[in-house]
Amino acid sequence: MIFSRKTDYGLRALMYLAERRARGPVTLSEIAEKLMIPKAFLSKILQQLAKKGVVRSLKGPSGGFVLAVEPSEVTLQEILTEIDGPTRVFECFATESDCTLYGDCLMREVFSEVEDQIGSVLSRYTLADFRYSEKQADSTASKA
Amino acid sequence: MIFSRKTDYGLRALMYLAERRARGPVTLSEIAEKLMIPKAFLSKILQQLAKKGVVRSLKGPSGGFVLAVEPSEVTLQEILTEIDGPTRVFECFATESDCTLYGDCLMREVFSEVEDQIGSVLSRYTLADFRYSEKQADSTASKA
DNA sequence: CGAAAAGCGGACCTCAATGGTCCTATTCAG
DNA sequence: CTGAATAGGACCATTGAGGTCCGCTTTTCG
Repeated sequence: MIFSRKTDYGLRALMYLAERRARGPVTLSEIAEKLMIPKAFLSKILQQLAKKGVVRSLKGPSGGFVLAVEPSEVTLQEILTEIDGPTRVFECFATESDCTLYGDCLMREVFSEVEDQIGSVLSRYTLADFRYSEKQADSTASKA
Repeated sequence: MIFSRKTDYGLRALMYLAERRARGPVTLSEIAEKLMIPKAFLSKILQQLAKKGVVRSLKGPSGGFVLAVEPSEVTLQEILTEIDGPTRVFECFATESDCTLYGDCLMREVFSEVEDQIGSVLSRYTLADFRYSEKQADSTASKA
């Protein structure tokens, strides 16, 4: 699996924040509840994203999290990298710089090609392409 | 990490077998030793590949493993799939068939696009593209 | 036939990463 | 000051990868 549950959570949280960016900070509790993500865990993820500057966090009463970037300006590629680190496709298990087993090892070439392809797909999408919308019949969220 | 050490081992073993296909079965011990792979572990991998028909195994004295396919006819894609199972990029952590959180979830689309791209790169290479060749000065392998 | 040389395959072990919890500190509005 | 909020460090549990062990079966050869 390339992308972890953490990534899923983080991405969903960002979608949620993107949707209500205009309305000031959203509390951790609200996000966690709405998206059914363990609160303490989500907290870690958002802290991480805050350090990277993707969200901004406000302490104190009426605090919470706000998206710090334009949804259309942050790509999936960037988000995923910020949450999970760079997508490593293959770790050469021989010695990194010079493997003794193969004369000329095509592996690295192939796998970097794979990485490029992944990157190019993920770079074509931005957060703006993924809109959070509730499906439930009740309108707890009361869309604008 | 998409591809495991197991994949690496398996691929290397296949390269090795491809190189000496003409010379009858190669024992597990020889492969393990030459490629510096834990013997018991390699055994599992080759057993698995034998079940899939990629190699053939012969029991008894003068037994061993032989490549059962034409190197140029088996793609990296096939090999990797046979060793590690299909490359799953993303597991949707909402309910599989219909996720309640997103109105229309682009995720699946994006990630299947990613999977397709990976597959298309890996399908362009066959085992024949990856030749095993010893780098050591001694010529134990004595190329044909 | 029987011993030795091979692979077969199930049970088991170990370790690190993932996913997750908890508690205390800090910050800030009212 | 107090309560509502995030920050962040320590900690815990489960899982899967990587790997080992050992007894069993098959096969060759003397």
